[in-house]
Amino acid sequence: MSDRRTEILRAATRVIARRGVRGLRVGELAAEAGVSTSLIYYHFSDRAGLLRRTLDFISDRADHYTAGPDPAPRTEDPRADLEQVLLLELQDTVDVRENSIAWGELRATAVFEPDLREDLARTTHTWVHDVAELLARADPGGTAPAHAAAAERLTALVEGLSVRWHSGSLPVGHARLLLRGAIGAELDRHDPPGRGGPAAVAGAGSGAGFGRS
Amino acid sequence: MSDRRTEILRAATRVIARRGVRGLRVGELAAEAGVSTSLIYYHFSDRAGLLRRTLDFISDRADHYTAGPDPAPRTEDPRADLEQVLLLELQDTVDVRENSIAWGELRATAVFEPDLREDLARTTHTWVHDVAELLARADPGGTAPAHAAAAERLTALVEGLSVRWHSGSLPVGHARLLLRGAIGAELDRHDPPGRGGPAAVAGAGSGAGFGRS
DNA sequence: TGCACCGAACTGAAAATTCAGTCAAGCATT
DNA sequence: AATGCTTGACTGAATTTTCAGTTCGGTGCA
Repeated sequence: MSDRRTEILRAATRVIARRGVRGLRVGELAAEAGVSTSLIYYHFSDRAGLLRRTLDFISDRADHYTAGPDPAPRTEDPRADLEQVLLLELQDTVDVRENSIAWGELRATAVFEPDLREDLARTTHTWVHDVAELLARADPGGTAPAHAAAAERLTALVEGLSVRWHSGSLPVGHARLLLRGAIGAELDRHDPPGRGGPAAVAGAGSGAGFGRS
Repeated sequence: MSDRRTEILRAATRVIARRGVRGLRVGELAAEAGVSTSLIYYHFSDRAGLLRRTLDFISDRADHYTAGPDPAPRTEDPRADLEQVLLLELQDTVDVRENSIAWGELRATAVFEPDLREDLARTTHTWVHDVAELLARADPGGTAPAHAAAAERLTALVEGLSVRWHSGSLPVGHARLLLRGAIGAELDRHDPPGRGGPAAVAGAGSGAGFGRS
């Protein structure tokens, strides 16, 4: 909790959100954490190790982030719950922004560092899974694979909107509006015969499968 | 054309796609371009300047990428055109992958470097605009703002799916499937009674006000 | 006594950046 | 048509900067 070590990890997340993974200087991190440089090497093997732990930390935190201490929101209005959970990521508060930027950095970094991919894929998968469950509750008529696909789309969309937001291509408010619209498109869709609806998508399976190399 | 300078920019794009903006070493770039390190400083002020030019270059290239030499595909099947254009970005060929990764890096970098944002936003905007036009052709019944919103969603989704693909959370094939599904959801949506079609999503204010948050 | 920690000086290597100078093409002279 | 002058593209070899990582004497404290 008030562990010095995890305080460093927290500080690292903050620095990454401010400067990016590439921009993290262990000196600056030490200052941010209010700690000596040596302590960082005392607790972590080296910068790479620190980074790895930090990204794990971010990933872990993202897990408990949507889930929270309570198992699930589960009010009487499942659609509202769904919107709640997804829109959570598009809020202009320090905490959310910091978390969201750090998560984006994790993604971006993983493109060039295969070591990170496994954790990332796992966390992504549980997120998708959670959203799929909420979708199932909001749309009991649909099939499980259809929900899985929709969940993958919605979560990927959230990520896409987030980066646009943070890179200044899209105001948060507009992003939220768009996301609502997407939820609407997913839930209110009807499929004309012969088109690639949920059934067509189902063949791919539900997994956010781990990529091939 | 066979300008040495633009050859450096091309090489820089390749290196960025391989190592990331963060991982670009001007020495490695020089080797990749087959020139001396010094030439890079002859043509560009410094590493930052080089990066700036390169990212502009990537941005420019992305413009002409979807648009191509022809004004538009315009076959007799507008929906197929739309799918064509969007799925273009999710192909596992060297060129597309390189371009796509570089574009992702541009986005990710812009989060921490405000200088890049303007160009990025402009390019994004023209892309969205192009897609909106295709949507209008595929769905003549809808309103312009609705098409704009759908275009923003679809393009943001493409970006989201791309990073997942490149970061190993999602195989390309599955990404393509999901994207097709999203196009379906956007085009085949029907709105709850009392609402006036996709137009409801577009307006400012509460927009797609399904449910409250 | 041993653990967690400070802090500041220091090392080493990798990268960025500079610099003095070569090379070739043009171009005006005489 | 030989001469000298200029200029832009280019290089290789320094030089400088930037950091990660180390070391070590020292502090508080359980």
